[in-house]
Amino acid sequence: MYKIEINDFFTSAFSVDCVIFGYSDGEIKALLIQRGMEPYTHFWAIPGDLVYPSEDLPDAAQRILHELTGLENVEMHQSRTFGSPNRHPQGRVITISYFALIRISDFEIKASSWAEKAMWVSLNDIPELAFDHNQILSSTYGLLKQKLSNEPICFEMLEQRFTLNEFQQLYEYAFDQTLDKANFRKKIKTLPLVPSNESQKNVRHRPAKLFSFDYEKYSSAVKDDNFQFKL
Amino acid sequence: MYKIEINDFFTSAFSVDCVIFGYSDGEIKALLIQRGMEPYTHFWAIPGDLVYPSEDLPDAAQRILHELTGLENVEMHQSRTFGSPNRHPQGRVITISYFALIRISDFEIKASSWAEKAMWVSLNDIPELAFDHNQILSSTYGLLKQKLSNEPICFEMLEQRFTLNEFQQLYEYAFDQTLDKANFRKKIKTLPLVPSNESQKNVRHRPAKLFSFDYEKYSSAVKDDNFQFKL
DNA sequence: TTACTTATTGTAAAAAAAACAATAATTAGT
DNA sequence: ACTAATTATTGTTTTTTTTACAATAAGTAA
Repeated sequence: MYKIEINDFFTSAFSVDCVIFGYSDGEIKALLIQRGMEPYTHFWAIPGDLVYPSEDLPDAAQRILHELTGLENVEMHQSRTFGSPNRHPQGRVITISYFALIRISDFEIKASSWAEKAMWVSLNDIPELAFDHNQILSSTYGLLKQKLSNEPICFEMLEQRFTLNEFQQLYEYAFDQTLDKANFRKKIKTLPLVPSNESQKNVRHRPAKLFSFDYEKYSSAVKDDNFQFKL
Repeated sequence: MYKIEINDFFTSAFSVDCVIFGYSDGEIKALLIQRGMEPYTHFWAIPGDLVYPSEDLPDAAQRILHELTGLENVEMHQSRTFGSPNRHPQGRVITISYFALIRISDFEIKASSWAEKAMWVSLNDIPELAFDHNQILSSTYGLLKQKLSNEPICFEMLEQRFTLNEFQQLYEYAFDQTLDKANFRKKIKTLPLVPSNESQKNVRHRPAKLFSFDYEKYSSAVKDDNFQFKL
């Protein structure tokens, strides 16, 4: 009978996978890369890589996302951890998935390091991905939808200034239902949306006013007035 | 300049920590063990240990919980992952926390392996714990509270048959607010609670009827009727 | 049988959500 | 400058849900 020693445990690795969501053309999209490296060469995948042995997880997520896609200063939140013993062909690798929402137009993505390409892909068009990344993506999208109801994170993916219809359409897309425009507007009356003096351009009808979300006012409403976001 | 090799990554370990919640005497409690082993000898801690290199995470959670506390067949759900580089003095150890709710009276706890003691501790009386376990516990309690609102998990910690007041008191405890008894009862009218023909015993007032939660009816209501638990 | 305590049900007021309708504003084209 | 078209925006009524509070019924112990 073989007795396991303490050092036998220290033979594993872990990775982070960064699920980056964005919104454009009425669709929620995820940022994917094409792998230029074994295993799963040329497969599309969520940007992710191994974590250095002395690196903190959020730092690793930042670094890896930057190396593969050029994205910098993206604040990510932890999603779930996937640790099936055979999920990685090269050894025991547990992966911690992180996610973030960004404004697609605010960033320029640029595949680098071992990423051959980097691309926004609509959640409707996700191909077969490397490893268990399809599972990671759909699980994280579930988490995103849950957060959309309880936190004002949609404004991280909407343009900095947006029309109320764009705001509404994002929710209609995520929850796959149409909402009454008048009632939606009543519901969001309590949110700290500040109107700008600009409007939509290049539309052949009455242009909608552009709004932006006041994060400061939101934070103090949460703290002072116990305000709770709910949609 | 040192170039990192693939094998340099495979030098880490991971553990699972099992946060077990229970409810008795009107309080939510967590199952803790006293460590009989380096590091943090004699500190109280969440039951947890290193995962074997080829073991799946949920299996590891089951095994470790059983080894340390004697608890068997407890279905656990993933909570968060904690991976600060220096959280473990003996090397890089990431821990994935799992949690479960159980009926305290259904199980006999029995410290074994390197656990010196095992004990239910009210969340109000948690001492300083080993590692970052205080953080793990409070973060997981946050997750529990969130789930209490959206899933019928409270019945996993209530007695198999319970009074409606006990049910209500659990929520009052968790959310630290008193609820109107009449309105609470109206709210839960839609839940598949089945009355038993027994009542409370040994009370010197009108005894309350005992109910139990019908999981089957709940599942089919979710599937067929799109029912959603909400409290 | 009585006193006591709690379970249980009911009703009315208030608030929130849903449904629907009407008006105002702007642009593009004639 | 006018018209047609389209959408933004606001308003009103109805329905549903939530909240607050009150009344009654039921069981235990003495």
